[in-house]
Amino acid sequence: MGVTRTEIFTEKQNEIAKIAKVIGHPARVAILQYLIKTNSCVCGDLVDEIGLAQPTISQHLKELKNVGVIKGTISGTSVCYCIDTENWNELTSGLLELISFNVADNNSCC
Amino acid sequence: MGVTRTEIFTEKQNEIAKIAKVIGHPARVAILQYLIKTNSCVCGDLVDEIGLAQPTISQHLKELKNVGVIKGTISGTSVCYCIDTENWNELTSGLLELISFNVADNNSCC
DNA sequence: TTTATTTATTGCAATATTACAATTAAATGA
DNA sequence: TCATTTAATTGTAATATTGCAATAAATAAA
Repeated sequence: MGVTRTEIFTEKQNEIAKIAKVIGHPARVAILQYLIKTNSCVCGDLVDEIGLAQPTISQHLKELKNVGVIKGTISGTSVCYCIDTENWNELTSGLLELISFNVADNNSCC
Repeated sequence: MGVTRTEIFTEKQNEIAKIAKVIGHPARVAILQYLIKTNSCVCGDLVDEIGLAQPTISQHLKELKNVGVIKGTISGTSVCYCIDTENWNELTSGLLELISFNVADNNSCC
């Protein structure tokens, strides 16, 4: 008990939940926004940009990387992170479909 | 420690995270999909539809209601739930904007 | 080699989430 | 009124998440 019962849901439902979950923390939203805004790779300045300790940022980056939404390449002593544009569309498509449904088509009867 | 430091993020970042977080569980994805699919109000059959116990479903419904994404009206001994179409667009706009950014505009340098 | 620099990992404490049994609450029908 | 139905609440156990100090690892520069 206490653990999400993924086995009773469809693969698609689990995938949507997975991407939504990783976006479901303001630090990770901030990281994604920053990576998109700078439109290029960012190394350690995420720690300065966001006001969290370096290990905490590192942990959030790891989660984003595990889902596949960002990637990082080592460049000297620093690591260069950026949006994984190859995966982005496929990862977000299910969530996009869910939230962009046309509310006008819905007769909310209550 | 252990608690999300919402105060260091912008209101928008917290809002995006909040809606993403509530979608970040397959049971709540399933509930939303079912409410959208049936295109009308749903009462207690969510417990049958999804394979979780009644208190668990009730708890997930409460979280969705707290965020404002669904609403419920009492109808006899049962409760009629549906998507809150008035709130939907505003609640999801930030998340929609974030995930629908054009990857072609991004020069992922790593 | 030694010293910075930068990031990852480990370990831990505090808190949050998930799930369900048991119970309560509220409304309907007999 | 009393039983039935349906959903919410309470309490609890298991697990996950968040955050950071301390440390380790890896590379670059002196």
